[in-house]
Amino acid sequence: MRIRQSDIAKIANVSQATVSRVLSGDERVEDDIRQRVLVAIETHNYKPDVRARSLRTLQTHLIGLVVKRPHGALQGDPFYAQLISEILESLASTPYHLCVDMATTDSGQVAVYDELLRTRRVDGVLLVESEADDERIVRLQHDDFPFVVLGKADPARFYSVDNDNVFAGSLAAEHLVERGYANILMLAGPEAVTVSDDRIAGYRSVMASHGRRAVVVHSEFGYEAARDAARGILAGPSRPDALVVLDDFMALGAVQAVREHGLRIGPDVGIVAFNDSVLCGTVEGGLSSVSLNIGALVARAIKRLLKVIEGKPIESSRRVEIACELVARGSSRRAEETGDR
Amino acid sequence: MRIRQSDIAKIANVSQATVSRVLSGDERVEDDIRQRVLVAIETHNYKPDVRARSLRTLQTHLIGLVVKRPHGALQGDPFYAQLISEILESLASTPYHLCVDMATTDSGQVAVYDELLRTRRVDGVLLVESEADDERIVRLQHDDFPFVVLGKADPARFYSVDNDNVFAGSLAAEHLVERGYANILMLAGPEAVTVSDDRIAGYRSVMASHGRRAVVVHSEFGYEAARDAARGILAGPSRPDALVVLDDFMALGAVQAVREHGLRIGPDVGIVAFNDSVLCGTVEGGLSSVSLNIGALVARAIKRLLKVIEGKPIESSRRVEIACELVARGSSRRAEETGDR
DNA sequence: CTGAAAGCGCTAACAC
DNA sequence: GTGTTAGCGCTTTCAG
Repeated sequence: MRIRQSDIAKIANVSQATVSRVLSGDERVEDDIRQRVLVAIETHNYKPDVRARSLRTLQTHLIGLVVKRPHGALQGDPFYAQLISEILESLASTPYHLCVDMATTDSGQVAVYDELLRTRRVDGVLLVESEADDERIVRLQHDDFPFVVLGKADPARFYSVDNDNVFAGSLAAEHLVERGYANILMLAGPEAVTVSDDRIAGYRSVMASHGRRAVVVHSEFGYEAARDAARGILAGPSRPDALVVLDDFMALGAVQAVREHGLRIGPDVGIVAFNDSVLCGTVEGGLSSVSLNIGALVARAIKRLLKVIEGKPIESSRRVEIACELVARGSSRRAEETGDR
Repeated sequence: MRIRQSDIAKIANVSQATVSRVLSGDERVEDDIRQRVLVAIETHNYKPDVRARSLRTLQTHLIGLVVKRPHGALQGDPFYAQLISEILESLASTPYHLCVDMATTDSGQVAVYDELLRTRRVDGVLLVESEADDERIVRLQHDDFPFVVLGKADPARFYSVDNDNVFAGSLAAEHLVERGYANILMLAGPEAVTVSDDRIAGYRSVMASHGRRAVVVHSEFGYEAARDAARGILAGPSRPDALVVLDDFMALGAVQAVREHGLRIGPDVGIVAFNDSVLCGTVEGGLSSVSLNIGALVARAIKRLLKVIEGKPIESSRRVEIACELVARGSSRRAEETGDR
């Protein structure tokens, strides 16, 4: 379009091939010629056309991320913002760029994948929130397209980076038990969502090991749904004195409901959530949360994906687990004393 | 790579050109031949290679967004999440995709633009938070690359979509005056940030017209910086009874500081912020906020950008203004009565 | 060490 | 209407 490699070649009085060699850092180019070419490139601010290049090299240096949430749900949930932020950060030191697409429906999602992958628009994709039997995975696998799952996936067949969410759930529950809460309820996500189910399992096992009764309430994702669910829980007959909430954003809803009931967060109702996002700091006294180390998670996933794309050997097993840890704040403090901050 | 147009042509027993015609919806192809081709495409799940296509058509169907914020600042700020979400939504009905890149430094940003544009990776870009003398604009202008500014820009020279932030500032201030607050302070962003300065101007003009004293405190962006600044303000000699805060996220910090001082949001200290993000619902009683109609803003900007890219004529003037409106909630209610919710 | 030439997969101008 | 052909701008053999 603008200035091409052949123009540079003409200017530097060399062949186009030589310009290409200089660009690719080929050793066997005489120094003075290299200099001539470099100068021409510099003065004309020439950059190779990635389209033409990728047609040859079969690489677009673009990786895809498809956001599933329906219609605008990306907005409030800090998870995706953090995810994208971390991906960009990981990608910054590489020649890769991020292509984000949204699919509101399940079928739309498959369509987006087709458009993204079969058209060779991207070199690989990062799958998020994938369910085990996900149709997308079948497709990707069938085309043997490079992908890495961020979340749970068959450890024998797919590359994935994940947390141990059962353990995460148990961390949260155990913490509340230790802090002396007696009646611990779990406010979970919709049924049959893997992350939610795993954390429920962790919660249940802790309850069982302490001879406590486990109570799980399901709610849709999001602030308002969680707030409404929490209202119902607090208005119910056997009001719990502590909640394990599926994520920080939902926990804000629970916090709101607790306050509406004239109860104090911490002393009256303990709360532990997950993700350890910036929202945790916005709750008075702080919201205790299980950190999933999303930064490390994403960094690892990107690293793997690039390896898969570039056909490099992958060390270790297909599934990689990132450790999670509890970050205790005021929301799980029963005593009135001012604590650490 | 996988299956090509020529393969389909062979299978359907036609020339490659015919396949291309069918794909592009060319009318003058016999129905039976079209059917044969369509079947072949369908059964082999053929999709044209966008790289080769874009090499010919000079279109990548990719639009770029470069996020400026330094290192991980994307995370907590709902603005970018909302922005990206809205962009994806606007793009969903078009053949365009979004390519997001991050630049932590100013020089890095220019480099990212070079990589994005001169390499023809994207068809156009959306500029956010641009300062008037931005080096990026000069570059883009010089290469006459398609771009639309989301924010303030020289209305005579560049396409832009913006709010009237002076007006937005005055809306917030006027509202607090009407609600009966006496001592209204503005907690603004860093100095020399256009959005902040404009809102300050609006605030000042309202204060002046009511014969009030205007007091502006600058703070860095983000929850914690705002909280700390608010702490200082509240601990100071002449404690204000109302705050205009630059954005919702910063307002959360102010809310926290107010509560730490044992004061009530609304009755004791009124707060109005900007953006009307989901965070507003997470404050007890609700956070009053000036909505910038980011959805409309982005939709309009994308529409323009696509027009510029496709060389279509732009109706109206280069600068388009999106109306903003105040959304009143509990944080600016002095009376104790339960209000609308 | 450098140049000439082939071709990545597609579109579009030009023939028939 | 359909086929043939010439590139889009680049990388990469293959000669020399």
